[in-house]
Amino acid sequence: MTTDFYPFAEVEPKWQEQWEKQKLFEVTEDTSKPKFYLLEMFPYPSGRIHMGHVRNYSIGDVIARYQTMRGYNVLHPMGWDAFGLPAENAAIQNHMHPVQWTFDNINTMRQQLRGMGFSYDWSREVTTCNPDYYQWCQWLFLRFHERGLAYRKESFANWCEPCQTVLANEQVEGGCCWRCGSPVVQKSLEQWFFKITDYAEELLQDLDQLTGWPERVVTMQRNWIGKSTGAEIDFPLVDHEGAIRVFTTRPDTIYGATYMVLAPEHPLVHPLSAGTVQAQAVDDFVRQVAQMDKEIRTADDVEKQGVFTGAYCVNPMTQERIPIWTADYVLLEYGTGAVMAVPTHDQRDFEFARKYGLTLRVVIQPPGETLDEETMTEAYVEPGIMANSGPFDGTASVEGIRRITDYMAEQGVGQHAVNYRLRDWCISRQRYWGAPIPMICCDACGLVPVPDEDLPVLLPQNVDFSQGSMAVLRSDPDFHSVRCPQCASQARRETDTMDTFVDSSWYFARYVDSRNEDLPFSRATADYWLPVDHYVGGVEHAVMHLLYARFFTKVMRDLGLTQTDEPFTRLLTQGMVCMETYYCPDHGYIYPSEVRPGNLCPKCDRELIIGRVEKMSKSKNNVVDPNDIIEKFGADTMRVFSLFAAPPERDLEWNDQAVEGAYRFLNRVWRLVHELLPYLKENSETVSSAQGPAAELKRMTHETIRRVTVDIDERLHLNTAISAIMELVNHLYQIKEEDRKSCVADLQEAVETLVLLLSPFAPHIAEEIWAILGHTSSVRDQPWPTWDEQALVREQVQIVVQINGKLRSKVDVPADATEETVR
RNA sequence: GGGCGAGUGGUGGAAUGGCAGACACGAUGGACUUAAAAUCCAUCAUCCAUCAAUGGGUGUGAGGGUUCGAAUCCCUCCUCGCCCA
Repeated sequence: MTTDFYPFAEVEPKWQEQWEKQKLFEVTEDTSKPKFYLLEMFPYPSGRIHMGHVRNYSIGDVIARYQTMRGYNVLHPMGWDAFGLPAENAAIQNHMHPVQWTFDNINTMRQQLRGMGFSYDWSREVTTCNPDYYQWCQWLFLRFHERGLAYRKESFANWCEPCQTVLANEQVEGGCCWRCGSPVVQKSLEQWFFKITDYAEELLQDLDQLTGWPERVVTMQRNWIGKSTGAEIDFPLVDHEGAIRVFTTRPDTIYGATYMVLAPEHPLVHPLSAGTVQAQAVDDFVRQVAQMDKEIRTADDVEKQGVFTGAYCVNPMTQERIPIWTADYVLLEYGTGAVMAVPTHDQRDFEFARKYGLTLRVVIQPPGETLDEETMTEAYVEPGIMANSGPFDGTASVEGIRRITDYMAEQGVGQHAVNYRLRDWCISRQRYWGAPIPMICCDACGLVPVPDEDLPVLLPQNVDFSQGSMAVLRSDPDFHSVRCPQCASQARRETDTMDTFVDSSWYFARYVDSRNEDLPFSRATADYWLPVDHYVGGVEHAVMHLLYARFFTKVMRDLGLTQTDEPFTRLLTQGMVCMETYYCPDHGYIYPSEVRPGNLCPKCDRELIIGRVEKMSKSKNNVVDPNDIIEKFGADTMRVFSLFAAPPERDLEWNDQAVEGAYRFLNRVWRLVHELLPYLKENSETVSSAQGPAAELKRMTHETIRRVTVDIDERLHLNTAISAIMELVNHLYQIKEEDRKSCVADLQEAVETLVLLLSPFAPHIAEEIWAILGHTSSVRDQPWPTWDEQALVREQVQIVVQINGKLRSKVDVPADATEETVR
């Protein structure tokens, strides 16, 4: 075997086979050891592993291997988020069954992950499209249904036309589909929902427990849940039965509520306008708004539009008759879908009122100022003193919120209320490749749950995609035609499938007992392993997956399945893998390595537009396939580069040359060990020397242990952990050949420490060197080295003396000198 | 519009109140080689002085403040990114 280059092509597969043969990464509940559950977000089997996966899983593997060496019983599983649209689209395009497409991809990607040397317990592998997994999604659905947490209702839903399905609110980004980017429209449909709003308060409160989460993710969830306190107030209708209920955070401004606005989707819009001269105008307006993007409708800088419905209601405090309008800037999802408009103290109401000539009345005066409806140019939204408000005149508006609500409660027209922005989670998908919702619709009995003993409701395998995938389940009589479980009459099976985010909301719990055939998982295994101690994944899941998983955890706790309140104790959100982009107006995005000198297009010689450094993506043509790197430099190089180039939370900029640098570093380690081997082999009873190069080496070794340990354990700065190891290697190279003999004991310690510290980052080369050093057990079974504080102490410490910001002198003092002596 | 984060050499980044630029990439020069690759050595923030060793000034987006001392803490502003409206 060559000693010049690390022969990764032989070494890496050899150790991967060894580890697998010894079942090194398989774990069981072992109460003699503290447990550590490390999890990375499982991948969607899209075809091949990409750089984002490599980075995500390299970070996780360092932590898993480190914690193992620290003596923890580490659970580190892997699986597949295998239901989803791309499988169906591939099926339609390539006439390939989604099952085959998905499992082909899983097999490819599993091989790729093995080739990276990740320490997964594959015996616990979870594949969400397997009936042995999705039957438990169905089982959980039934438990949700029993508790009233799963219900069906007709409502306006976010509809994505290209994807031919509805989307949950969390899955709409900037008015567009999170997956395909097309604009989302509103469509009224019968849908299944999970009642996540029942847990809104707890989901909000428990954010305070998540001290191991990045602050910004917590903030995003807090914003998403969007709690606001205020009042619910009823405005009685004129010439109609009933009242319009509004939610407002500013009941103190109610005397200024001069008109009412309903969302165009509000159920009262049509009944109120019917028969009035406004009926036609309202119909046209509602139809027009249905095509509009919600983001645009509510944006600050867009002119608001609306029409009068022709109806009136009564302001319960002023007893005034006020007109009811419908306008695009009010959304059905927020509050009650109706707004009491106070144009003087709400900017959007102000603009709307000015545009349509509606009444304004100032009811809050700023301290020391008097506003006039005629001359004011914008709404006054700050607190102030109440005016034109009957008995409340002169009250501070902040105080008025409470007093006026108390008063309305006495009068029975309003009450204190809390509103959440969070809406119930729409989980129906009109697609084939997902877990069927286990419900049956019977004309006699209504909606009937599938009995537990009939689970799983299997997805039919022999299906025809020629009509597109929408129709697959609905047009399959074998699937949808069933007997009612209650009355045995002919009934229809639900043909919607579940949102794939349902599958990923509890997979971390299935790993603890993934072969259980009687339950999703046993209570005992869950109590041992849960919660996940450290979760690693992309920040793009900050409100979708991470919120749903928290919700499921709380419901599973209430079902008695677990005892944990929160699923993930510590969360690391890693940055994206990015690369430069080049764009030619005629030929689109050009792959960076094809760009000709002078930034010219390889096809037409035009000068290219140099884009930003952006996330690797096929559409930007700036993707590097990890396999190419592994073939050329090996998995260890791939791992070290992806960890060294940037700290985990930050975006990583791809750089081919820096990859070679990582490869060079591993070869330097390899050569170093071979060069020092003769000295290490002759090591017998030499004792550590107290001075000179040996002492310096010992100090350096222990300093490195300290730095690497702190960097992994506390700061998660894996890049600086690697640079500390590099410094130790550089130091070892600098020890003169004639000094080596006198350092033998410390050399031995330094080299072995080096290998142990390197092993979580580059496990294959570490394992090989460990064997070369004469050890027979895996480097991963060694205890993580600990540092000796004594060894860190320098004999001399340099004190810098600064006077008036200038460096005046440097003094060397003994390290044990007291502060007094130094002075 | 609001909230959060970021801004440091040619590049990725380090330093979170104590000698700014660790570590790496890249570049330049040198050693080795018939040659190249690989490897090794040296130099590289910037300006000024010096034959030179070296010495001195400036420098962390801009401006101000706190401090013996600020990339780091505070205030104002600019740019970029993300989230929410």
